[in-house]
Amino acid sequence: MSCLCLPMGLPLEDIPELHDTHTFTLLRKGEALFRQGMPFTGLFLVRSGSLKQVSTTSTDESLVTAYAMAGDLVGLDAIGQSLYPGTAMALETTTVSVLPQERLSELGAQLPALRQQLCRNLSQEVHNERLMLRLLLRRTAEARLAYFLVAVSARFQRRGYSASRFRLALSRSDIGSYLGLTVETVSRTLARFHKQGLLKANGRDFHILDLETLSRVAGASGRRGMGG
Amino acid sequence: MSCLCLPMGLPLEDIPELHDTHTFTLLRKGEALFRQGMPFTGLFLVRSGSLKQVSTTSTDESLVTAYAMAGDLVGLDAIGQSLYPGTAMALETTTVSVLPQERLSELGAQLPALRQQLCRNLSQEVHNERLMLRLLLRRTAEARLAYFLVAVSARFQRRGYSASRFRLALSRSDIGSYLGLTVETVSRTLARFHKQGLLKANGRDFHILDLETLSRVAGASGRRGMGG
DNA sequence: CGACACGTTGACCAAAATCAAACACGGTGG
DNA sequence: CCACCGTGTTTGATTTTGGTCAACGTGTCG
Repeated sequence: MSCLCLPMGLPLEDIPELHDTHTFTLLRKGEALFRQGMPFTGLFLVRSGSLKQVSTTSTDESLVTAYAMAGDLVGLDAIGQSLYPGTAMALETTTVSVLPQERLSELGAQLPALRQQLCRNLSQEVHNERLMLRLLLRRTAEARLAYFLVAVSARFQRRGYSASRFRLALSRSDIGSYLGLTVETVSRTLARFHKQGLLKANGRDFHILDLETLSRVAGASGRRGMGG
Repeated sequence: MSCLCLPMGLPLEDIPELHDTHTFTLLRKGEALFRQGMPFTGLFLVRSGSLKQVSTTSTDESLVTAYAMAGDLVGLDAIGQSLYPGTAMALETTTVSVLPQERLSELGAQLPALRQQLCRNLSQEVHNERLMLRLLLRRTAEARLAYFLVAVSARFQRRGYSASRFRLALSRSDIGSYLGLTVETVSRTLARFHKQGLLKANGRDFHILDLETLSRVAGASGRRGMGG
């Protein structure tokens, strides 16, 4: 269920570049790491802060398609077309390390394990996205938001932060865009969760009070499921 | 917009196995090519007929997560966990060629181009699924179904069949499951399209009359979009 | 023929989008 | 310091969509 995040588990610790603090790039809030349509130049590892990836469709809709926090890899979905499929924008002051394309090829040649692992991560990602989004497709707003919060909480935990208290740099409308809901619905649903004692949310600071129940809400289908 | 299909463009024509008609496997309607949870043994190329992939979630919901027709590759999403993440079931009499895992590794070692292409396809797929499903998430039932039909039509065309007349082996409830809609909504929406002169659908035979308008309906957001 | 899966249609209702308005907050400039 | 603005957030009233329940066709297979 590690769904809302970019893949992990790559043996990145073996790559010296990523630890060279000289190659860090600093982004201020609102600055773009890359823009939609730019040719693929490499992957990025988020060191601190967070980014959102926004894709604009042919019909001029902007969708938040990914949220990357410290430890996440950004740019994997650019490999396919050799173009970045969205714009990665810093949600706060953010640092990233760069893993240029040519270096990636070199490493791939040297370390078959890396190559293989990258492929696995991609395959895994295909499956996760398919299943999760198809699940969201038939979930109520309540379940979608609960699911999202539980996933984010788990992600913070895996990174060594508190699972119950965290700052989520996404705005309400970013969350709405990510989950396919309007701002108003996000706001109202959070208020409902608050009233039920499941969490406290003022602004972008979240405090999960009842992860147990929240997980249950996330799992509740609320809509008819079928196929078979 | 080549979204609802498994990736293509792999240099599969270079692989003799796939042309050896002796290795074809025949499946009758309802038979499974592989079942969810089985260890990954290889990929399959659909030769004739069609399959649906059904994934059962932890909460016992069955979701149709993919639809594969002649020419599509099946099993790509199994590489990640080395397990098939769903059950692939024949929707009609279907033949597939097998590309076993060990052979895949051999070929990958021999042909770097194949490896690279596979990786690209996977990356592409990640992006497609993300974008399409997030798009569907904020679409009305009408737009979802229109989008689906347009995509299927394009797929038939690319395979050399008519874009306007085709037989879609999925049942109404399969379509509903795939798009996150109930059977009733699928049925009603098709009826509305019929009344508007956009298509004729009796049973599983479809005749697209106005692809132009249908595409427009598919693109119409119908819901508020945001993020930026 | 009946059993059964699939498909369609109608009446009703709940969920969430829409429209609208007000509120909180941070920054800017007087 | 405060007035002012813009952005983001919340809340309320209303409407639309589509899910739910239920009944009824249609076709196929034994």
